[in-house]
Amino acid sequence: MPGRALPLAPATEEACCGSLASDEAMTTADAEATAYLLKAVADPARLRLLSLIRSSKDQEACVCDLTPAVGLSQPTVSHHLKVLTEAGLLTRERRGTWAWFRLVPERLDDLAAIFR
Amino acid sequence: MPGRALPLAPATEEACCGSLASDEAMTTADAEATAYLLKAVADPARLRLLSLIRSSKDQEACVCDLTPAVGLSQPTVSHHLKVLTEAGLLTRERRGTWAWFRLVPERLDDLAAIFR
DNA sequence: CTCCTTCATTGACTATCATCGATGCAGCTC
DNA sequence: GAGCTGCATCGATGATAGTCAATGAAGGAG
Repeated sequence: MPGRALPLAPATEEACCGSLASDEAMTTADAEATAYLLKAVADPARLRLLSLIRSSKDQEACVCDLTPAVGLSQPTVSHHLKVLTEAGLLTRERRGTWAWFRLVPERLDDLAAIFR
Repeated sequence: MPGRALPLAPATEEACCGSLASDEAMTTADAEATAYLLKAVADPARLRLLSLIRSSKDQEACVCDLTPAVGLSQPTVSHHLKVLTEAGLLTRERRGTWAWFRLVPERLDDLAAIFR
């Protein structure tokens, strides 16, 4: 409808602005929650960690496996795993000396569902 | 397999490390490209912009519509729209005085496909 | 041409984040 | 107990990113 009426148009037809069905859109809270989840995976190192765990035997891996595979220092890998775990994408289990990480498929489904 | 054998175990059974099928995992280049796309949408303001455009009439909107809807300054909105456009998620078309933005459905499909 | 409107760009500031070295803690072996 | 290994936490640093005010560029009206 724009391209013809002017910003001065008083009544009948609108120019451009105002044609937004903002009620159907995302709320601010929804956007922040979704962005929090997306930020967790919007990093090359964390994507590789998820991929490595997914392609591992029994779908699980420990830090001693992952650290050399991603080529980062052990504290950095531990940090990334913490971010992923806090986002609900991984579970952490101490088994003896090692910490094992597994994927949470339901949370990955949440990610896939964001963009339908 | 861990929890029983030791790091010293020489032959038959492995302790922990080394059970990674790293060949099936994501490459570094893939991870960076995917992270670039995800970073574009890992922001509350940009998620709201996408949502607003999607729920708009004819699936398109101009900055003058979006700016008051997201509650940010006009330069900030323009910046976010540029990021989304450079990521291939939006197209920009100048029509007279206004700039109209539309979604790129194929690119949204790419996002959904990341997590299967 | 002049004024106004819409949008993009610039520059600056702040906050957040990825990374690493050093350190601390827990579990295992001897 | 002492010593070692795997992992988490801390502190610091350099880079990146979100935000805005100010400015500039492009199009339309009169």
